[in-house]
Amino acid sequence: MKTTSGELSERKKQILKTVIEAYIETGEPVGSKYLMQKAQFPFSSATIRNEMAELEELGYLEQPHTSAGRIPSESGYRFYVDSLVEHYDLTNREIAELKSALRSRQTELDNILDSAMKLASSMTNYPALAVRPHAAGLVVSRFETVPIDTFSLLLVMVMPDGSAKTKTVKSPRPVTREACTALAAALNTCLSGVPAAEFTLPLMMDVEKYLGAYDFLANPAIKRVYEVLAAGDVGDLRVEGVNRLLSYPEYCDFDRLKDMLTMFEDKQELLDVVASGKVPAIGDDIRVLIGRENPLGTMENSTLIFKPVKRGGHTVGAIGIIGPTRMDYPRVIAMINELSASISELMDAGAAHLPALGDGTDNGGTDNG
Amino acid sequence: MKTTSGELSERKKQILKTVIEAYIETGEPVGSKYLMQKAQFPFSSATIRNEMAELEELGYLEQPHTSAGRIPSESGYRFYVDSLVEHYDLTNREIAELKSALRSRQTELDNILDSAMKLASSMTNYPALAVRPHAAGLVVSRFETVPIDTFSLLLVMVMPDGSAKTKTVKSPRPVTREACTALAAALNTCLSGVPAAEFTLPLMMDVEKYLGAYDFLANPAIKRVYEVLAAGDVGDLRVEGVNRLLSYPEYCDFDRLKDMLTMFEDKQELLDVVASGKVPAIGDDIRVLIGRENPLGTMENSTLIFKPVKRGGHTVGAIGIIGPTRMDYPRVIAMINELSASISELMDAGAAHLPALGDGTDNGGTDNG
DNA sequence: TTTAGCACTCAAAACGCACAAGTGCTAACC
DNA sequence: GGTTAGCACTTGTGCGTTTTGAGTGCTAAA
Repeated sequence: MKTTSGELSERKKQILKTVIEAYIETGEPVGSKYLMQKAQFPFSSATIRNEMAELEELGYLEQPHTSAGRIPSESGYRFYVDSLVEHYDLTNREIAELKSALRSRQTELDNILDSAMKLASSMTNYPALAVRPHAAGLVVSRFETVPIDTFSLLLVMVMPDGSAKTKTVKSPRPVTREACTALAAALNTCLSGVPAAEFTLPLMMDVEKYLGAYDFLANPAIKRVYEVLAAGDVGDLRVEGVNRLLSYPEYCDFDRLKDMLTMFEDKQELLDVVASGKVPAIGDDIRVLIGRENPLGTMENSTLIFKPVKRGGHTVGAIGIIGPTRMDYPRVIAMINELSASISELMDAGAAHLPALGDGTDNGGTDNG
Repeated sequence: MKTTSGELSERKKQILKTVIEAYIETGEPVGSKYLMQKAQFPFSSATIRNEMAELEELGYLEQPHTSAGRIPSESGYRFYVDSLVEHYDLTNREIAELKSALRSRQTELDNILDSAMKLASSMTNYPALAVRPHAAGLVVSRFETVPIDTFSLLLVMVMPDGSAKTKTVKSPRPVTREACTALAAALNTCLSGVPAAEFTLPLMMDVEKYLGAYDFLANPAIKRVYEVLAAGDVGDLRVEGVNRLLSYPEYCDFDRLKDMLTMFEDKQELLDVVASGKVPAIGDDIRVLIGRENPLGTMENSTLIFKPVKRGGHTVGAIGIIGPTRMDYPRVIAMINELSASISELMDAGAAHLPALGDGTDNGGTDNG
């Protein structure tokens, strides 16, 4: 934070920081006069002009056209985020608001992520996203069955993290309680701990053999299990607050807006970026992708900030913010940080810590596939 | 379809229809000359002008400004949709595409609706929406419990329609298999068939009493049940293809676009409109809301077309299309109709009818809350 | 090294103007 | 009566010109 990083004089840093923050605030190119007057620099505009010309040569600033002020380049933002940005402290009110909004009746990961996303969007006024990647190699640690009616039963799959997923299995023949029990036993014996990739024909036959007289259940049941495990590769991404983009002049251009909306529609691409794990983190596990640092071409002039959400040390999702490159970095970073932490805390600690919820109603399990 | 409805002469109807269809196609106000030349009307432009002036007086057409052609008014579209629109037959290729896209590995209502929505959006090039209303008065018809670990169990709630929802219940004390069984019995005795509104204190006490030594499970379990039933009021709505709005010049206005995006964000409002059941249907259960017929103010210049999706005679959701008032009504209506029918068919018939899926893997159950 | 001054550049706004499309109306026509 | 031709009128659109103003780079002086 305080290195002499890259031989930039203290004054240049000051000017760069001020230009960036002014531009973030106003969205207008900032000129030498502005810096002198509004930012109270104890130099003449000419001196500042000289400094800015040098900052431009270094690649930190650019000029939209000859007779305009300077705006930060992507490297400028990068330098700012890495070395110049100051820690932003959320106010107590903000933290309180945030926590109380999250706590209200939220018990499932899906719901928490969803509220967190909405909260993030409304508190920053940028679109927010919530990601639930499903790691490949998902396995079921235990199977249970529940009879539903003559021709169907509910297959309960308990995952290693204690969450559960369910699917209805329809049987071609009437299912008895014994059949149900047998199915559970068979699946537990043959398929627990087995990832989707290892579902081979011999395995199926094992299950059928194990089921004996109830082998007619094998095929439908296994297919359902496979669905759950294979669906894991897809993951889920939701976006909230796209309309907020329109508050920013940089998106008041139909091409750019279309690019953005299209990107939001194609969730898979975004998901890949967030879930790939290839983005280097700055402090606190926060990831910042500025402009074309983002592999998605459409992100020029936009920044994506996100942070993984952990549960018991294991990544279970992520929340993030998308906005113009001139985004309020300190605040957004602080917000995402706090949200992610609150979510983890909420899930790890369980409802026991939340007096309003009473005892023991916590749940980390997610029931939807 | 063939009445003299409202004393409109056959020629006026013809002109109105042609104006509307031309406007739908081009998006430009249509003038008398255009009708004479392109639409081959056997009258002079002056005659057509006279007719159009009268149609304007009747409220079916309007003029953006004095020296422009005519565009249809909302009543114009309404009249068109009610009396003038011709049945559109999807091509066999379209139907085939549609069915095959829906069938592929789709077994859950959520997934089917989702695919249908995406399909609808891409085939019509308008944004599409999928709705899953949850009727108030939801009840659980049967409870089952599955132990998960020492301090938690999975509560399975089988709904009257055969679907199931699950929640994890955390217990303050260790739960045995007997405790689980007792809980299921207690809930089945006291809470099956009881809607959320009737969850009163005496009822809770009944459950506790019934549970005897296991009464510590009552509170956490009941809360989870309540969550499921009460969440029912909210429902779920998803939108796909918003970016397609940008293909239409009527949305190339930031205010309008912002209105639209904002409306899409506030899903509750939209949900109310679609789920209220107050929209009168035209043939085939299709609902059409033109412009300000829609209670949401933001829908000026936009039309919402949707159709409930039924399962065994019972409405379980809806799919729809939103677009400019000048939308390709015949095609959209045909598409929504076919989609809705295909979904119902798929769900009612079950996977048995789908050779590709093999036997008995169908499920209408939905496992997410 | 800093500053004042000045000429220069360039985007955006303001203006004026011609053009084209389409109308309403009147008068003639069948 | 219904239909048509002709003409004056209205009005949005496109286009080139001008004006304005912010901001720069450079030079010369402090």
